[in-house]
Amino acid sequence: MSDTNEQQETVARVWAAMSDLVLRQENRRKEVADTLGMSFFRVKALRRLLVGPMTMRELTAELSTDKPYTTLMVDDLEQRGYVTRSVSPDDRRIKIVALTPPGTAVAEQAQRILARPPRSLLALDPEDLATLDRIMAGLSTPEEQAAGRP
Amino acid sequence: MSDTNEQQETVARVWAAMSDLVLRQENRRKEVADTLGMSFFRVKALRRLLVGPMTMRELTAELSTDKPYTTLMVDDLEQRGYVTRSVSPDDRRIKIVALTPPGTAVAEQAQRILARPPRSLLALDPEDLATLDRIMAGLSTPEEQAAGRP
DNA sequence: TATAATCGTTGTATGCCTATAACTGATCGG
DNA sequence: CCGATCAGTTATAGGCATACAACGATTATA
Repeated sequence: MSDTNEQQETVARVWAAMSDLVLRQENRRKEVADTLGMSFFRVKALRRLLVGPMTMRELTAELSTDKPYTTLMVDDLEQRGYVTRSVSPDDRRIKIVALTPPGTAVAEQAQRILARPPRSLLALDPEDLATLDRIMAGLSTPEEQAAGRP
Repeated sequence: MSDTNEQQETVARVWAAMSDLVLRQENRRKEVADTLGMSFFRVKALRRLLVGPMTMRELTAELSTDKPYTTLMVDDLEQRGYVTRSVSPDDRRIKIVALTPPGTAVAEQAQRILARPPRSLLALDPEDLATLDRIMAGLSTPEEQAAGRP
């Protein structure tokens, strides 16, 4: 029982430290938005499109927004020349949104800025870094652990 | 050289995993805002006040917003009964914002929701967890590392 | 074929935050 | 004591995102 409590405290401490580290980098969002001259939300849309074209509906779900706003945003991104809208050959109700080459470039630039790790991580001891890498890898694919405790 | 590259790749991978884990929990913000019936920004203000009373100016800096909006926000929080505004005894220009008991309760409730770690962390092997705790502790107080590279 | 459901669009209203300028009252420096 | 400065407020305008209602075009269903 005391053991479990200590465990939970440790988890809480680790989680707080991790959240702090990530969220303290939140200025990155502003940097991205300022650099690219558009809201971070639009940048997010472009980044989601990096994995491939998407219907309006899918994009709406991906950004967890509503259909009308997706229309407005894609209008804007289209005017900027970052995406194209085309009618699906299978179903003429559906429109497919795809990145243009400039749109891809912009999305990748955003990714580069956001992927820039904080100084403290770069200064980490190589051995600790390797350990961290191993543990984090397990965390992002938690199939085994999750399977153990349903 | 190849070593350095590998290091950087590892850092990038770790950082990506960490960001993913934290940012995927971003619905927490909405949960907090919905639960407490106010914008996350206001909740943030209350949370900052948990460490102690603050002048309007300090609160403005803490939230990195502007003075007029701080006034509006504190107006709102005051109406809700979560904070009080009082004139500083030392300098009658200055106003001190402080949490009321209900405000403290709300702020603490927000902290509890935000501090809730993701499942994958809870399911982590105890030994790995201890290791993670040690490494993260070093990351959040990076005096030594930062001192090495000014 | 008639009806219902789906996809995207248009329109409107609202909330939250940013940004700027101008003002009041209080304090400080000469 | 007078001008400069500072803290907080008021006022205004605008951008971005959310939410809801309603519509045309297209497809699926009965």
